[in-house]
Amino acid sequence: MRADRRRPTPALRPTQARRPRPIPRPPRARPRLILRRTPEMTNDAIRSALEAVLEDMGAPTGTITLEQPRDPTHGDVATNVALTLAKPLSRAPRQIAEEIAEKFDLAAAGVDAVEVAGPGFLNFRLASGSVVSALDDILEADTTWGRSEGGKGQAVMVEFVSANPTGPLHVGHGRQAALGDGVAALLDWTGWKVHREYYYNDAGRQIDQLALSVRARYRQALGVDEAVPDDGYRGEYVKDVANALVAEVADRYVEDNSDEALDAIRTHAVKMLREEQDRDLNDFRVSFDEYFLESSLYSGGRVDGTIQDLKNTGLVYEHDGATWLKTSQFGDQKDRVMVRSNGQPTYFLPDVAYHMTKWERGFERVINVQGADHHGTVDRVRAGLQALGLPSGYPEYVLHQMVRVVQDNEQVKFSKRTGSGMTLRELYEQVGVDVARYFFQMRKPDAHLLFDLDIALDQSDKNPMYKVQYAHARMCSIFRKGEMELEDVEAGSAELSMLSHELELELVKRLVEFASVIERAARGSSPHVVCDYLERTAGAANSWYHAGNPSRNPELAVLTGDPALRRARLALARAVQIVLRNGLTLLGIDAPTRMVREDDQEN
RNA sequence: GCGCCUGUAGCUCAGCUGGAUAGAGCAUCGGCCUUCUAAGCCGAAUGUCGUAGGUUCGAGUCCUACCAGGCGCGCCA
Repeated sequence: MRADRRRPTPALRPTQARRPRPIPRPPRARPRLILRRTPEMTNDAIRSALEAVLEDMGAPTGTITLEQPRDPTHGDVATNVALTLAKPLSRAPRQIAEEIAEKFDLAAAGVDAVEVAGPGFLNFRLASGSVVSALDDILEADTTWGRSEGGKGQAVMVEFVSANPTGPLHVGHGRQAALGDGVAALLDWTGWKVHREYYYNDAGRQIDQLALSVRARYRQALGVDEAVPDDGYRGEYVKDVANALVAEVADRYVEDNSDEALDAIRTHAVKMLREEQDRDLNDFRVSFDEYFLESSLYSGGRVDGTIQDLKNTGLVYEHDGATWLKTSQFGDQKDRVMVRSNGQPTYFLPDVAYHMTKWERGFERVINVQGADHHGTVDRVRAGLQALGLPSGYPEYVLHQMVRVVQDNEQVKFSKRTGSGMTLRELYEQVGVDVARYFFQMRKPDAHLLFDLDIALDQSDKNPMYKVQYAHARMCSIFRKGEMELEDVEAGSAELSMLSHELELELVKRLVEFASVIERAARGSSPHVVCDYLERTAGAANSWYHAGNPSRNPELAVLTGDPALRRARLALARAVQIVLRNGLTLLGIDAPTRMVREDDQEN
């Protein structure tokens, strides 16, 4: 059955291209009538063969799980059914496994061998060529390899960053920007229709503090002695905003303490700082489909409408002059105030109003990416939404821990511009956007992130981001060396079963896993899973590449003498390149075809 | 005091739905090397999975208690 994939040795045909083509290729594969064998199909075949045996033995068939063993000596596919059946059949697991192995139909499952191992595992070794044939699928899929359709095109909103426009973005926002963008990309790659949203809190008390701080600096700039409020903003950037205001309006507001004047200052400050944030994010390759302004909730009447709606639920009461909502009925630790005794709504209210708009805009699934310091608001917001009839788990949250930037074993805290922590821009202008994005995504959100500048600045393979980029560039360099283009290697152009070296087979197995890795990462909103995969795959690719170094094992080189073997290895190199590139693309990182070190440029 | 997160090799961290002998990178040690251009390659050593119980064929993974660290517990945002 494997034989039908073989193609006759191609007849040589004249080189036809403008470019030299050192490697004669077979004619483009005929329309492929042969069903391609995906890993899922292989598993299905094994599964149904197992079900047949279990039925024969009178055992339940519902619980078969197949997995890929870590240890390659445990075969290509393994199952623990015999272990799980020990109890229902009240027999020793190994004995059950022996019987299954004996009755198993190897040919029907496309398996070369099955053996019993350990406490009763069944290990299957796939027919040779079955694994390696997946390379054609990778070449065929190219930029879409790794994509899947589980999301069925449904709409999902990812809200992230949502920083107050009161100052420059810092490294914590950077983690959130990269993480949120990664989560959004994972959803996109698994078939969701993703909407990226940024919520600007442009209406709160903090904005008032900003306006007062800017006004003080503005007056100072014009020689008037006015102190910045105690709880105001003190970073250097406030002076920049004030100086820009001087340039724009000269001394118009020096003695004007009216609300109108303060409004104008506030508007000026918010506009300028928002523009700076947008610039910082844009240069960090993060962009949004929609910017939602908190102020629009008030001006559009949504906040008042939400109070009314909540009152209509009968879950609202007055106490000590304030208006409360019985959020404790929905799992919150205590009831919350919606409207203070002074008539001002608390932050809780616009928050609920905002999330109602998400639902009403058609997003039945929403993921909020936030710093873990906000976890206290999760139950509260959900409770408010439940009171209005939304489902209990709405919205979902990805909460991430803080970032520490470390250099020479010491924490970097200083930023001239903000007077406190390092800004996002300061970070990525130092280490590069690719490294910053990778480092922010390579740890699971739950864990504190230690951003080690020494490693980030290292441009060797010690830096995981460069390790992946180097592996990608190495694959590309093979093609340059062979005077070919990447596109010259097409699906069906090689006799893939010639790939038989352990390093090659290990690599192929990894490449095949790619889509399931992305699905798992998407399921857990965990871009770090992709980083981990890319790093390991790059490691395997680098080992393979280095093994073929002419000074070591020239017979393992991709550009080896045997044309057929060379074609097969080029297909593998191309497939590696595709997977690494797609993975980096998902993470929002470049996949250069060649690497230039800064040191090289200096020379 | 209550709630959430974290605790895995010297360091930074993976560990999928509970599976086989707990894995990477850095650092350390040993040996190669100048390339299918890439400060490189190959190999070795390293563990009380915070502690103590429990669940079961099987626990780093699930449950309970405790210890340590971070964060949150306003009519602040």
